[in-house]
Amino acid sequence: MEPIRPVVLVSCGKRKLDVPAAARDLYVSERFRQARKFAELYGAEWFIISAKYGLVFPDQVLNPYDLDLNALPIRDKLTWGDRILSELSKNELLNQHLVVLASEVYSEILQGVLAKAGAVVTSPFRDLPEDAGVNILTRVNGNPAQMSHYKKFYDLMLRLQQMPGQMTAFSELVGKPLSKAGVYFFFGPHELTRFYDRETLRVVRVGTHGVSKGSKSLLWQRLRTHRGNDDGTGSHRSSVFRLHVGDAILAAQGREILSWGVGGNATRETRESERQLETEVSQYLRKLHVAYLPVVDAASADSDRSYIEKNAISLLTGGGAIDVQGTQWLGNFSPTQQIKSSGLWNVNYVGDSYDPNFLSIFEELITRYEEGRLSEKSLAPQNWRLHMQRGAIGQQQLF
DNA sequence: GCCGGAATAAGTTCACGATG
DNA sequence: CATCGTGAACTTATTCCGGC
Repeated sequence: MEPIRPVVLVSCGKRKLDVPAAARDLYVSERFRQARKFAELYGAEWFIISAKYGLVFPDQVLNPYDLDLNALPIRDKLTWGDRILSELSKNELLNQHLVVLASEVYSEILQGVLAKAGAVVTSPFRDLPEDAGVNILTRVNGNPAQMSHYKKFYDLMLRLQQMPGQMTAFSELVGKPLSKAGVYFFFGPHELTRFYDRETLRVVRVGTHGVSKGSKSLLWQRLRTHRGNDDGTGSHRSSVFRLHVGDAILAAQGREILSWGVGGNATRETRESERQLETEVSQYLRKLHVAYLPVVDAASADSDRSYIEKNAISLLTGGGAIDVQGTQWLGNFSPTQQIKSSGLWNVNYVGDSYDPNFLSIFEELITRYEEGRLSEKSLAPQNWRLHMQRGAIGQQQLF
């Protein structure tokens, strides 16, 4: 099923042709051209929002002009917002999903009036440096296939999240209702998808367990090591997730703990000196929300758990990765390059290529979960591990 | 340059003792 | 007995590095 296409609103640009032209051609900045390409690729229809002419159809011929919304007094900006609103309303666009590709001033004013009108708005560039937008668009425009896989992935994720016991705060998660084995997904805090149809929490970590032959480890055991102890402490030496979060907290605050992450074990005194940070790590983690996909095939390196984990990470981070973390995201401070550039608290499989067919297996596993018929038979292609490419693409850095 | 073993990195698994 | 806390082993892939 093809996701519903949004209506895209692109803000005008300063640089223009010096002759009258169709609005789609009048603006010549790279930002505008990439936004136009995005709108034509992914939008149902699109419009230009001009400081001077308001809502403009792409083929409407305009004379060159020089008017920047930024330069106007606040009263005029608000008037402009109301004008766009009434024009959107006149064209019956307010009940559509609107994607706003605009610089800060434009999108702030629009957000304000549109929210009041109850419209569904996505602003992919919210909470990003001003110049990041064009890079993101270039990347996303270069990969229409990945965009559709990304949307499919989050469609399925929403289905998974509907199931009872899903998306609880990590602090509230208890062992009982969990399946014995599966793939887990962490979300938040305050991290949202940028290009999905709805305002959906963004995946920030994918992990699993039971990926070596004969393993008897349980999903809950694995999650518990990440969550830490009941007294608020924990052990980052047993949980790479905790290790990374701790590293980022240290870096963000310019602190240093020389023993952090060093060695597979530590003396009582060392652990005591790390206690404060472990507590902070737990506080951070407990605010995250968790979804898990039950996958109960036999433990092995090429189990379906590993297949789903690898391909989910690679889809979200490889090549023309679609999503981008906000500037407030703690992982931006991570000393680990893969985390900083991918927006995921993951290192393995980051930036690799993925097998789009994994989405149908992901879907089948969700269907089985919904229908209460988990199977111990693996669904992933035989020898998928042998065929997978590693490190093929690598995500470009945006900021 | 390139082969192969050692070291390292990333992540998971597990054994064992305490606790309740 | 189930859960919790801890320390360490294990698995897999990658990087390093000396010898040819």
